[in-house]
Amino acid sequence: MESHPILVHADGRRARGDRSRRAVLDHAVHLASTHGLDGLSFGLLAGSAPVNKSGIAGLFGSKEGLQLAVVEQARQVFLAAVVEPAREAERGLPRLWALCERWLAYSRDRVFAGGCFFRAASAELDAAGPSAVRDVVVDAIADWHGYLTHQAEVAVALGQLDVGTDVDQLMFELRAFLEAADDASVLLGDDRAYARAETAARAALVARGASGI
Amino acid sequence: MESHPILVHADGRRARGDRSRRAVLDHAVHLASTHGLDGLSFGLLAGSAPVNKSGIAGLFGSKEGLQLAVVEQARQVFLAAVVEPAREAERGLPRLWALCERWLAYSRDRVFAGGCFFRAASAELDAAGPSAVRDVVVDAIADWHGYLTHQAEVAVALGQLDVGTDVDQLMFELRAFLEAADDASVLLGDDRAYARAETAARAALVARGASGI
DNA sequence: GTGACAAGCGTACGACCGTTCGCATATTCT
DNA sequence: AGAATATGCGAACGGTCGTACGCTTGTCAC
Repeated sequence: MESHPILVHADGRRARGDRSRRAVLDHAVHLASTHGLDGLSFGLLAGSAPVNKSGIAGLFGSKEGLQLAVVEQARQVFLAAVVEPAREAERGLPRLWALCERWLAYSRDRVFAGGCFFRAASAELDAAGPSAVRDVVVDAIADWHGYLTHQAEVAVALGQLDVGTDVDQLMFELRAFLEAADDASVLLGDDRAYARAETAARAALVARGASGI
Repeated sequence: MESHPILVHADGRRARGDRSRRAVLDHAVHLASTHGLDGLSFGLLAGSAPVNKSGIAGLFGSKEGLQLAVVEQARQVFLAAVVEPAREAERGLPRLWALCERWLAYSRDRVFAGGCFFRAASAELDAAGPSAVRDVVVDAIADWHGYLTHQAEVAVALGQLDVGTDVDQLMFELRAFLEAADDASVLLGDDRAYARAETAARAALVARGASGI
């Protein structure tokens, strides 16, 4: 349908604004993954963007608006890099395992320049006071945890994991391995951690009766 | 005899400087664990300190000097809270287990207001460029890892863990559990994570032949 | 007693921050 | 055509930052 000129007119004013928004966000997401969400600044962003400092400020309204947009963009990137590809695997254990492998690849391949975006963001916001930015980050993490847990519960229901498996305990362990690998790689440059995480995650699943992974 | 002070002059000029240094550092360490090492500022510190902004700047020379002093202070606090008490347990497996329990208590009791100081510091410095502050943080973490690994190797040598145990893999898993508990508690307020971490750590050790923990 | 010295205060500087205007320009809608 | 609207620029604002300098005050060595 051509009834939405906002998206259709290639050189339209609003469309240009959307393109600028997207261009700035692409830079901002990587910058935030290395320098932190608070380390973002209009001036810094304007250095490697097709628009001016005040232009960026106008596009996002305020710094908080920029941060919220960055988090939302990061969530989309994460979904596209981890969750969406894993949907090719069947529900339950195969998809759970695919999610783990995809997550490790997402960290190892530096989909975000500074490792997992949400690890950096949460470490920055964890002890800070309440804020809208913190809320949206926590929501994104809760969504991810929820999806992972759901696949584990399906795996139990399908008999791919032992009945009576403590799913929350399993999830704690799996997430611990993934995040520890990200940590070791980003901070210490130790890429062997990815193999260790995969080994540990496989063992944690096998100990609950998993097979074929 | 007042005219012949024994250790330090109670109102001496140098002693007063040392006391100010220590008072500022106490505040700074907690502030850094919540607002990050880069979030420290002379002005903010001067707000809750017995000295002026420029007074603090003079005491530490520069912001980098302040950060280095804060990291060193944090290392001392960590040693006193985790490593030193664990030396009461015997070398090998008992001490390794004591280190894990002490670390969890160190996080749960908020020895630093924002959870583990070095977790916050490393997340902040991980993707940043090389710096003296980063080096000293990495060194402190490497020391901790080394001590933990050493106790595990002793445990293997004493037959408390299976011969042929992959110590590096075991260390990766134990550290992952500890740090994941810190994360969950600080960011999500989920204190059940400490019990999960203890359960997981015990299982990881038992799987390598440990007993009596 | 006298001079070297350190602690800490006050002030000031330049840099960067987030935010807010006014303005020119180009589009979309009526 | 004309009004309304949006982009993006340029300049300026108040504020905070790190740092530097001069100063007073008290301590210490000689």
